[in-house]
This record gives sequence, structure tokens and C-alpha cells, in this order.
Amino acid sequence: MRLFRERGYARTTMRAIAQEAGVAVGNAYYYFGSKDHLIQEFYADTQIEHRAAAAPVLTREREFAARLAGVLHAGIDVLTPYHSFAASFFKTAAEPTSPMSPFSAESSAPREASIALFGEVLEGSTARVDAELRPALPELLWLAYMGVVLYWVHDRSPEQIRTRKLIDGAVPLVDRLVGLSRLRVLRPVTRQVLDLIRTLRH
Amino acid sequence: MRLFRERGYARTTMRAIAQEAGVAVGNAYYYFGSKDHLIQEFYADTQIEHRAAAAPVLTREREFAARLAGVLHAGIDVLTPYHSFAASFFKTAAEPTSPMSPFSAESSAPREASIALFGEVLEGSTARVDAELRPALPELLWLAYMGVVLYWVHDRSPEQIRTRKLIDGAVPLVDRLVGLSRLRVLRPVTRQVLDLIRTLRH
DNA sequence: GTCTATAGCAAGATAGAC
DNA sequence: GTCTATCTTGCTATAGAC
Repeated sequence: MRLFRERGYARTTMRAIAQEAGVAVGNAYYYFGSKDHLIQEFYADTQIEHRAAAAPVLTREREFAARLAGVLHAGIDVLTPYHSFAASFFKTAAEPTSPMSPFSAESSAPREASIALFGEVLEGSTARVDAELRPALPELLWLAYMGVVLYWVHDRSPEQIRTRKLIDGAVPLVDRLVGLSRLRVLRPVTRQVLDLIRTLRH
Repeated sequence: MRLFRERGYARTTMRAIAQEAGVAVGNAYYYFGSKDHLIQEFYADTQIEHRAAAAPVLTREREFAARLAGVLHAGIDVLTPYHSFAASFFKTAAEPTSPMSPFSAESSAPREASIALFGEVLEGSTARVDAELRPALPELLWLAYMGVVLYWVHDRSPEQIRTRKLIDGAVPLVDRLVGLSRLRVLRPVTRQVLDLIRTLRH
């Protein structure tokens, strides 16, 4: 991880990693199927850090919007030191067949943990949510978080300030939408959306 | 392109491409800066095919929803023969710094053409759209199309039927949203969304 | 300016000995 | 489990033909 941060993904060779770890290249491949597989460590580490960084907000805030914004900002806080590294390895994670995809079976442990974190955002809040929407919401919030991360990876503004603005701009909209989901007039739309999501899931 | 389709991106070597084209490797690099640059041809080709495949729908239909669904389906129709190839090279396109990104300057010609196609979807339709939203809409529709393509690349259902369901499910929602944008009560939300988008643009 | 042939580097990955 | 040696392939460099 240190070499990746210092030199970027592509410019860190397996030879260098093996040498730094004091093992032979072949031995590195005995433990990690490919260079890409080293990235799983990154997911696991940052997920744990994310949970820790989100803890203060989750104990302090009760408002749904404040909790969601806090957790999203905490996620970006944790990722910030890895911004250039993330940009350089993102291609690997984006590949559909790659085990490094955040949607893959290999990534399910950190993914489930992350979805649970967004479950906490909802459960600990005073938000009143449509009963049908509620069970699907943690995963939807996680998906929105993936969208934020996608934007962040591409964000070349200084200190990724645009990503911060995205969070601050989008959270009130999400909050409003979630609140509206309880209106009887919007019930059909809510159901339509949920049906669509169910169809699209794997 | 044939070799890519047959063997996938990674397993098609520059040596094989050069041989098949009857030129030396060095000559292939004379015309294409890197293996990745060959993908630009793919963008350019499929964009032109997309425009052609969309033509019947655009002359026949006047309803916004029908036009949008038709153009989205036409896009997937054109891409379908390349599904496994697209999955194998997608990592390259997804990299933020890559000239192969659909958002990059190098891809601006096919991108602009594609956005113009979604402009046609709107202009030729009977849809009545909020005046502030209207100029931003073609690019937003293109962005939605990129979302559909993103889903399609990951779609492993037989014949990517889920992507078809995504289009059929999402289009009525988009249609309804666009229609609602004219309601006075929703004006602030519309403006909020447009402000956010303006902030996030590069 | 366009092209060939060939040699060679760098780095991810693998084979097979121990 | 661990090593060394080797393979593969994207890419570069060079020398030269026309």
C-alpha cells in the first residue's frame, strides 16, 4: 500500500513489491493471484477506517440528512490520501469481470459492511420512510455512495472540492425524495421505482 | 475490430493486429499512438451506426417517451455484437486520465455527436419542458445513456435482457420527471438540481 | 513522409526445481 | 512455501528501403 501511494499503481512493479516485502516474485504470486488482487486489501482497510470516521456523526446527529452527509463526507475523508492512487487503479475495479469490482463476489465482505453502515444512517435517524422503500434504502444509499466515489475519482478540482459540493447539493435532494416517498400520490411512482430495482438486481 | 471481437481486447496482441493488417508492428504504431487508441475507432463507428439505427424512430415517433426509448434501444442494438469485447476493454475507457474515456477531450467528436442525437430526441418531440431545463436536457439524456451503457457492460443476463428492462422502466420515469419540471411547485427543486449540475461540470 | 525488419526493454505472470 | 529462470506482450529504438 505504501508503494502504491508513493508511486501510483502502474509504476509500482511486482518486483519492487516483492523486494520490499523481502520475498521472491514467485512467492508474492503464491499469496496474491495477481497484482490486482492486492487491491482487495485497500477495500478492506478503507472500509474499516470509514466506519471509524463515521462514528462521531452517527452518535451525535439524529437528522437523516445530517447523518447521511456526515457519513458520505467521512468516506471521502478516508479516501482523500489515496486520490491519485485510486485514479490509477480505478480501471481495474471498473472492469465487469474483475474480482476487484465493488459489485463482485470477492468484494462482498467490505460491500456488506458498507451497506450496513448506511443502514445505521437510516436506523438511527428520525426520518420517517415509506414502509416499502425502507428495506431497500440502505443498498440504494450505498449505490449513491458508489456514485459519489465515481465522481470523486474523476474529480480534478483542487482538493476534490467539487465532490464536497456534490454531497452537499445531493443530500438535501435525497432527503426530500425520501420524505416525499410517504405521500399517497407518489406511492405508485415509489412502487414503480422499487419494482424496477428489483428487476435489475442480480 | 474483428480480432477484438473474436478474442477480446487483452488477448489480441499488437503483433497479431499488425500481421492481420499486413503491416509491421512499427507501422501500426505510426498510425495509432497505442493499443488503446484503436478504441477510438470503435467509438466513431458505433456512434455513426447509432445515428443510422435511430433514424426510423426519430422520423416516425413524436412522443418524447417513445423517441427516447427508441434511441436508447437503438444504441444497445448497435452495441450488442460487441458486448464481450466492450466488457474486456471497458477498464481502459473507465480510467479517468485515459484519452479513451468517453468524457475526455479526445472523445469529444463522437460525444458531441451523441449529445446532438439526444437533442434531436427532444426537439422533434411534442414534449413541453421547463425553459430552464431544456438547454441542459440533451447532455443529461446523454449522461443517462452512459448510465445505461454502464449497466449494459455489466449485464450478464441472457442477451442483456435486463438492460432492455432498465430502458423500458426508466424511460417513463424520466418522461414523468421532465413533464413535472413545468409545475410551479417543483420549480425550486428543478432550479436546485440545475444549479448543482452547473457546479459539478468541468 | 511512409514503411519494413529486427532487436530489445519492462513488467506481469508462470514453470518447475528444491 | 519459496526460489530462480523463463515466457509473454505492450511498447520503443534503430537502421534502412522507397
